[in-house]
Amino acid sequence: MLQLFNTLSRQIEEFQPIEPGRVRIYFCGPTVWNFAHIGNFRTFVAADVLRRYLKYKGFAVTHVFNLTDIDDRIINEAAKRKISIYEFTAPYIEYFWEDFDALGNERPEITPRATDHIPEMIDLISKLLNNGHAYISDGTVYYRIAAFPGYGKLSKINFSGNKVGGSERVDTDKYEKEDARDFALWKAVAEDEQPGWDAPFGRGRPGWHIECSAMSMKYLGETFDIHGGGVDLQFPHHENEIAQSEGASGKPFARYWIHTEFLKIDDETMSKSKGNFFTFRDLTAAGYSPLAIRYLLLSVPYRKQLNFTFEGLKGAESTVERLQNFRRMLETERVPAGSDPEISTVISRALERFEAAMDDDLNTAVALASIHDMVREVNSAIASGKLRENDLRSSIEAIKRFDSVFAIFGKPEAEMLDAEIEALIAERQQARRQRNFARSDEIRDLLLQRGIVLEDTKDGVRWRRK
RNA sequence: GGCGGCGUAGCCAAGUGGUAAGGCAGAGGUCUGCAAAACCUUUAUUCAUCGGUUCGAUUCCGAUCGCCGCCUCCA
Repeated sequence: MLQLFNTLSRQIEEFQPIEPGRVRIYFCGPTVWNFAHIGNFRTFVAADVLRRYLKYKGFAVTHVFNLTDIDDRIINEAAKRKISIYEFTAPYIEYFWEDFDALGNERPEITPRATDHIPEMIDLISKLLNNGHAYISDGTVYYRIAAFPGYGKLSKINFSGNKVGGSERVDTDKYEKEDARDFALWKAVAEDEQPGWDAPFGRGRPGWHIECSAMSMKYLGETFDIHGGGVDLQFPHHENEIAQSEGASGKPFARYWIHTEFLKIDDETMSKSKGNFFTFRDLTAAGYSPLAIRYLLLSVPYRKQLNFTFEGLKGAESTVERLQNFRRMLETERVPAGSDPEISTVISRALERFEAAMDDDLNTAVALASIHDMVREVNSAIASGKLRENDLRSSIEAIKRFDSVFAIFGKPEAEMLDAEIEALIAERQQARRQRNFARSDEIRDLLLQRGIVLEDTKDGVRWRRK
């Protein structure tokens, strides 16, 4: 049984979707203005593993992943260039999806953009105005936190008494808010300013939080199963989403919250000023493989901070290579018919441990350990000649199951060797038979330069792309 | 100042009131013409420090030190 940490009750609970057989998920996606840093991708990869594991468990999944394309910087940049928000953000969205795909993530079912949901946001704000959860001040619509007693239940932030903020709070008077905690649902925009949308309560543009409430409600209903994002979104964004959605519907919003911790780099905060700020593309440009990056991001459970080091990334590179070697070896190895009872046990135990770990609030670290244990034991069985055909087949099956969740074993080598490479390998075999090792090593080096790694085995030559 | 999280071998880390998973790196070995891949052996008497509770603590409690996040705008 899948158990998830319930942020609201602060305990691990058995997970059951509202609608039997289907899980409805909402994850906050990126602001499509600049390249997301590698810490953000940890959240997206964690979301991917969650949805994959739910499918592994037999659930259907409806996963909404929004693209935020309304913020001050985007609006200002687009206006400066005299182009629409759509035009301005299009290339960033394209780059984002390239990275998203390269990391082995499945595309979520629904990937809405804020700019396509202005009417839904206006409806929601109207509802909040009508039922007293919002008010208009100087053309701007604010959420009335005083009318929502549950405010703070997610982040456990206690506003009573304490002065909010480490430094002096910005001049709250100028906003003419009833309460310093109140936040904007709709920001007034003057006629001559760009861009704005007309609404019954005046021309303006939406505040940040309202898009997620409107879009989740549209696609997933007033109450849905799991809502996620980076921890940095817990307050105020997710807290405000709850206030907006529950204020409007009177029903519980999301039942489970998944907040992924971010990365530390060499035990430090990732920041541009420290020079340790990395995007996915920074890492691939430095030669690291997307698969290794994915592995590294998954190697620590989502609720723990992950200390990112280049030594760790290199280690992930080796690990992923080992897993790929294993899968390729299973596909090419020839073993006698039959099965070995010990190996059958090893495989079924690995699958059990894998599921038990994932069921425990998605403990990916332990789940990976179960895979490593199986890989080692099966390798060992091959080395000692104990592996049989049925074991081989069930090993491949097990790997498929693991990889349907993790996607770290890589894609099978689809391409065939071209004739020239075939000829070189044949020539090398000939040279080896004649004990002309100078020539055979020469050919091996030549192929290595072309990205082909040769491995001599007792059954002949095995090759792989580097 | 308030709230929350963390501190386990060279690195990334899991974990539990009963004596330390897994991966990477290192060392030695097997196999190989040599490699590669793989396998075997080995690498923390110890889990930041100091106290306390307990028959027993890395695991619970307290204190101390260190690190990270949120508490303001924007998203």
